Amino acid sequence: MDEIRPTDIDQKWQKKWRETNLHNADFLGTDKPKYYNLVMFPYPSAAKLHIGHWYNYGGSDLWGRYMRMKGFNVFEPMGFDSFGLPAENYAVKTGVHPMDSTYENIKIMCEQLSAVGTMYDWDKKVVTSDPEYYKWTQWIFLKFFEAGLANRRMAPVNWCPKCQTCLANEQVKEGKCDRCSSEVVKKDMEQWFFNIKKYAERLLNFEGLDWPEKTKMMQKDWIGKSEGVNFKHKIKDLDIEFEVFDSIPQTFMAQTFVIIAPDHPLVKRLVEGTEHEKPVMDFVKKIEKKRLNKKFDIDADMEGVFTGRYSENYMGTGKDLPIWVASFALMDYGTGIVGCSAHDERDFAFAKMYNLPLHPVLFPEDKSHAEKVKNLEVFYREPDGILHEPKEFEGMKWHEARKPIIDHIEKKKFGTRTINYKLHDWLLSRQRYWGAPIPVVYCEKCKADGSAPGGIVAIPEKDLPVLLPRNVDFIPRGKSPLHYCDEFMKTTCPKCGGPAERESDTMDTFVDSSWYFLRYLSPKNEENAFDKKIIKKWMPVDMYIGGAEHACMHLIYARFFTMVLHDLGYIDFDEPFKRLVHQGTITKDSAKMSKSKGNVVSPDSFIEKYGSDVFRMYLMFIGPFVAGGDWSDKGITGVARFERKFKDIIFGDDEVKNKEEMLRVIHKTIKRVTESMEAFQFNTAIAAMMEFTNEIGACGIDAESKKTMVRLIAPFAPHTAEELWEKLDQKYSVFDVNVSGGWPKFDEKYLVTSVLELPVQINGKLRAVITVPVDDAKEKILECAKNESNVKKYFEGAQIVKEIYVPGKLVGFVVK
RNA sequence: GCCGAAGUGGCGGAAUGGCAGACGCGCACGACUCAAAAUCGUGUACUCGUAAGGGUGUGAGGGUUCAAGUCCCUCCUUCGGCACCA
Repeated sequence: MDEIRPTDIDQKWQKKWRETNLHNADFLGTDKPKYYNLVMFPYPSAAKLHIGHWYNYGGSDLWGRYMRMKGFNVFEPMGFDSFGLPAENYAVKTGVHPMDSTYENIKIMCEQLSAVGTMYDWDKKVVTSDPEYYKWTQWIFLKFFEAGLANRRMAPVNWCPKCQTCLANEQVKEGKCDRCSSEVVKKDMEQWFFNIKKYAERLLNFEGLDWPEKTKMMQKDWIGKSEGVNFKHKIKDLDIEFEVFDSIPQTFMAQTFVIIAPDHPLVKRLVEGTEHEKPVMDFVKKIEKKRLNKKFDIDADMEGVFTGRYSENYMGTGKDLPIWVASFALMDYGTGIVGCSAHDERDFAFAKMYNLPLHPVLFPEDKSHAEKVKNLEVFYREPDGILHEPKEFEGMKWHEARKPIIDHIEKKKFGTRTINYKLHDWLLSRQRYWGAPIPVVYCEKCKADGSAPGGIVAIPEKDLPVLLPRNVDFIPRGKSPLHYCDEFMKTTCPKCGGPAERESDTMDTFVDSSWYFLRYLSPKNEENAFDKKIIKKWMPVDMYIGGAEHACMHLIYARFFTMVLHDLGYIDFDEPFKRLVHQGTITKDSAKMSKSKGNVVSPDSFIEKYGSDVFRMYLMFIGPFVAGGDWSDKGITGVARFERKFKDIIFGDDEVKNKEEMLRVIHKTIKRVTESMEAFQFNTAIAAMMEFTNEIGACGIDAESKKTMVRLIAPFAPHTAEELWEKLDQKYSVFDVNVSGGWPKFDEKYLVTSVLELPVQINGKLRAVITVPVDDAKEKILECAKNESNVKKYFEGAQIVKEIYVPGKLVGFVVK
């Protein structure tokens, strides 16, 4: 007999699905409720799909198929996040143009993806590097620009002086250039930002989102909201005022010195022309270099230098506070200047280090402990500490004093209530070729006559897209390849018609991926970025599956874009992803798979041997989808056996030996699989079907139940299910709910048995199991339990204190 | 350092406060076979016992409860995130 290869079955059905357009979503023409089942799209790599891809896409597809079987109109798209640095690096190395390598990779990847057997609607594919796509990325940029949410300002970049080029953070290795190993420096350049900080508060609201708590927590931490006070200071002998942020303003009277970030623009003005200029500016340079190394150790790297300046008459106390430059002060948090006190651990350590004054105002109740705090022997800050200053709040506890003290500070006009966020504005400029060009030009004439601030003139919508030129040189010779491409750079100003120069920066690829879920819904629309009518019906995304590594960047940016598009009136919802699930990781021998470790498991041989279904199912069986699990070459045989047994049952005779028992097994299985699915526990759903194969032999199965079981296994093993469905002489397709009836329903009435097995516990310990008729009364059951010989003996010489009966669950006695 | 999650057989893992170890791998024995593989059957936490039955057991230690893997407190370990955020 000729062996039928599993991959033949896979291909047969993949082909049929494609030919019959089974998975093409009908956006507007059906009454079925919609379900937008989204999985994070990949970067098109030349490498083969690995186990992680199969796990991610297989799990997402399993869910989509389940929802489809439940009667939803499921839309499951796939596309490519195809701009990015790797293709450009590859071009530098090999000379192969990103436009060629990227699309070649996409082609290969599409073929591989179809082997997974997912129900992607390939008609709706989006590729972010297609001009038809990035035209609208540019359009969105313009809308942000018009709304004042995109602007240009100076910001430091990593600069390699030898290569004369900007480096991405990943290209800086321990402060050195990845390519030539020369020291990287920070250099200020004009760059584009999205003002995401304006949305910080809204991004903290997760109301109505079914997201993992952990992800929400991570986003909260990332946004880093902190409430406090901005205190006013004035520099002695200079006509300069500044503010310092303090999130614990209760102890403001303890402030004895001020530190300023090395990269703060004020530093230079403080020391200009004084004896401190040289030591301070040398220090600033030293810290800048150190920070490039990124590994800042608070203990090892805490240092500072005195500026020679003072903050005058602090809060009217008559005291002047010395101003220092300190390595640990950050320019991009708060005001970049800090008021330091004895009640901040780092300030305390810094003061000790440089013998700066400290003045504690918060003390513990314990006398001897308080004495130590007073003598500066120990650092102290506890919520129940007692304040000694200011005198209006003497004796109050630290945590109780917060609000009244802030009121006091505002009344006295010492400072104002302020909120700070760790979240930075989104720097979207990339000095790179392989990205969407930022659609603006710089016009000297418009700058000079004041008609365009900064000379920035936006490209009109009708002239989009600003096409990425093909004819560029990838040999590194300084700036990004676009700089040297005259046909791109030299243009005319859309405003005045005079000569203008294009922006040569491209956009961060996170911009591309911040709205792709909208484009999937009308990928070929030439008039608009998205079709309002379809968007209204289909958004938000019902289920979004993807890696936890995107918890902060991508998932915050996509929410931000959605909020802005909502505020600009383009869409009527402001959260893109209603439900979010992160898949776990598949490990090998409990270690992450990586090329360097050499422990990568290649799917190929397993798919060849067992087919897509068994491979997919085994991955889902390893553990809960959100947890991942450990791959075992042998473990897959268990699922292969199950698949074979399942097929044998369906191919076998329709012979029922015990109908009641058969119905009980079938309905129990439907119930358990359904409940597992609803709990997103694919592993236990498969286990329930395995139990079915173990149990059904004893009672036999009829034709109707076979159909039920094929529908049940369909989301897990789609090719096998189609094959079996056909073998049962059913019409194509098992996934067409109108044909197959969709997801089976269970009926509790078949689950009821006539007798019940009840455990009997004495003092919480299991002593016997009794079998009783299911509708027996409590008294009768307790009586029956008491008469059990192994129970009886525990009553001898003892007294029954309590009798417990949990209906249907257990009988218990407490004896003394 | 801070925040979060998780610790269950030889292994992956199951268990709305109610029979711990479902399901699978592996292993042992048996059937089939000249033999092996495949397949099928039986068993499989540790421990005492021929057995019936008993004792111990979900990272460690306490607690709540008739009953705790599950709830509460302390600690340990592992993993993930943030890491000078004033």
